[in-house]
Amino acid sequence: MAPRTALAPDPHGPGGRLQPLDDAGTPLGPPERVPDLAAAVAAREAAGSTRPLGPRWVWAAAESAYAPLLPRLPDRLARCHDLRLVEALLLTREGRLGAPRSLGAAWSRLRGLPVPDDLPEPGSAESDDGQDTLFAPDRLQLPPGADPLAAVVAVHAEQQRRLAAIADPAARQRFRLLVAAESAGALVAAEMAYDGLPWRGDVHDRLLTELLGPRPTVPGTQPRLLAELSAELQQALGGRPFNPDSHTQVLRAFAENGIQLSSTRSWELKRVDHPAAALLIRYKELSRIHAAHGWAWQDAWARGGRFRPEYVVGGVVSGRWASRGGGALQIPRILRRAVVADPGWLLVVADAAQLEPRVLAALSQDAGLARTAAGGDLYEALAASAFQGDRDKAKLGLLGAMYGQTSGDIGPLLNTLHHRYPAAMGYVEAAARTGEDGGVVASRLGRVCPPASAEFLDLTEDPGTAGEAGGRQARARGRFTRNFVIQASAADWALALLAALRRRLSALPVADPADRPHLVFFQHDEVIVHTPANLADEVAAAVAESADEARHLVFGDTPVRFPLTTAVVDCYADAK
DNA sequence: TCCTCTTGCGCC
DNA sequence: AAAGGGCGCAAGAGGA
Repeated sequence: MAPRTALAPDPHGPGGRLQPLDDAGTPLGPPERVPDLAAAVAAREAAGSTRPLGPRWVWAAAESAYAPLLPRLPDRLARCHDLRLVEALLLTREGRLGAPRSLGAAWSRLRGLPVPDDLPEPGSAESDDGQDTLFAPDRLQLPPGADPLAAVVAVHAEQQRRLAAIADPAARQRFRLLVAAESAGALVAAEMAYDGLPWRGDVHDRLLTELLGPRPTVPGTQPRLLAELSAELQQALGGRPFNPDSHTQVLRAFAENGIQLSSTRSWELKRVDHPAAALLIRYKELSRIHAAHGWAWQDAWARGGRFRPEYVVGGVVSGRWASRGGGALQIPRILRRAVVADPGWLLVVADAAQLEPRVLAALSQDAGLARTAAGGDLYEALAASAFQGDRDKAKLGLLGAMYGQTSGDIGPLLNTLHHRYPAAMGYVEAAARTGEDGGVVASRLGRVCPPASAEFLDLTEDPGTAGEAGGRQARARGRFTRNFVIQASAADWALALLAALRRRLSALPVADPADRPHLVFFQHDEVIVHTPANLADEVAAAVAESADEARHLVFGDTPVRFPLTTAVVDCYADAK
């Protein structure tokens, strides 16, 4: 069987075309038209059961090629090569961040034709009724008359050529791993959007009613408790009406009571000795829940027992995912109460403990820091070895070093770290210097950070006129690159974990694919698997094995461990 | 009225 | 003295 198969759905209808490829992307046979693409794909995936896996499916983008197939496939596909995501990785590596990465754009570049811009992403407002927009073939941006399958084949071959051209064999191997992991992410994202996160609307509603009062029957009016709090707040500030949602009006109201605030941020309000401050803090907390995750949010995103956000793989330059609509990666902790497994099912919630400092230890190969990262609580170990047991100081210092913090009383902590962990501190300092000088840095697997902006380079080339602003900008870029190497390498690891876990879950023996444990949530360093209760222990083991596999894949032979905190629960809120 | 920017806060 | 990285979202402010 061919190791790869190019796939292009017909613009309309259930059919499509397939073409077998070798690993370099050379066709092994003619294109084949199939009347039922899902059935044909499923048959070829199953035929691969004599081998470890089916073919690696090559397609323009999972959104257009995989998402529409999901409802019609008996089971999930094992592997893919997502041309749009890989194009983005390659372009950034080639110093062309932001260049259009659609199939049409890549194909046009290849042909020396004018390159079309990528279409703007569909707005969140339309995305619940916008299936036609979302899956429309013209999102591929192919010129009229171009053959989509031929374009997939040609762009894939070109990408494989660019991958093979990476000179250093180790770097090439790591980047290929990144390509595979990013593509696996595309599979996971499409599947999670399809399956949704279990969400109990009734629990959510009860929670909102407790916090805010009953759902207003007249749309646009404030819930009772929020309105009362607002009135109380105005009373506390002299009784003159103002809008507590208006930062300007709030500042004025406080000023009229002799309290000068530079902002209405909650940390500033906490220091204000006036009854109105506490009221405002409470009002803002509740008002935020109402506005961001209230009934309107539930109507838009969490109907029918599932929260269905849209995940954007590689949406952050560091390789972290972003989300579009519904704020999938910002679910407030208090709402985790509404995430409840289906009857007979459980949630396996696992998050990587202190991922970023461990990544720093592995990246820098700092022997001392690696020792502190070889066991359970890294900050505890760090505190014991360098901070007289003060865990808070250890944590503050290490985070400050990774973020480039200079303010506060952090100086002595940084000095201690420099003295005790010179390799680790040297690593982040070197990344910061590279950024300040206008250079680029890369993650462990080779995801490259964006180049410095043109204005920045102008400033650095002429330090005489750069002055204060230039120095400020250079330091900001230094903090960015300092953090990038860690955040992006952590994202490498998390993506490898996701790919490994997905493969392990699909290998679990189940009678019916509908009973297969599946990923329902992924947030930077945390995963949730929804699983039949009887498989929960196996899933928990699979997560742990995947974490270790990710460590090996990304960092090779390192003493650093990446332990997971895993909980098997009925409700997300009960995890840790 | 529409659009962009700012503010503030949720998550990692 | 101070300037801790990355996001998405909603509401208000203010200009076109």
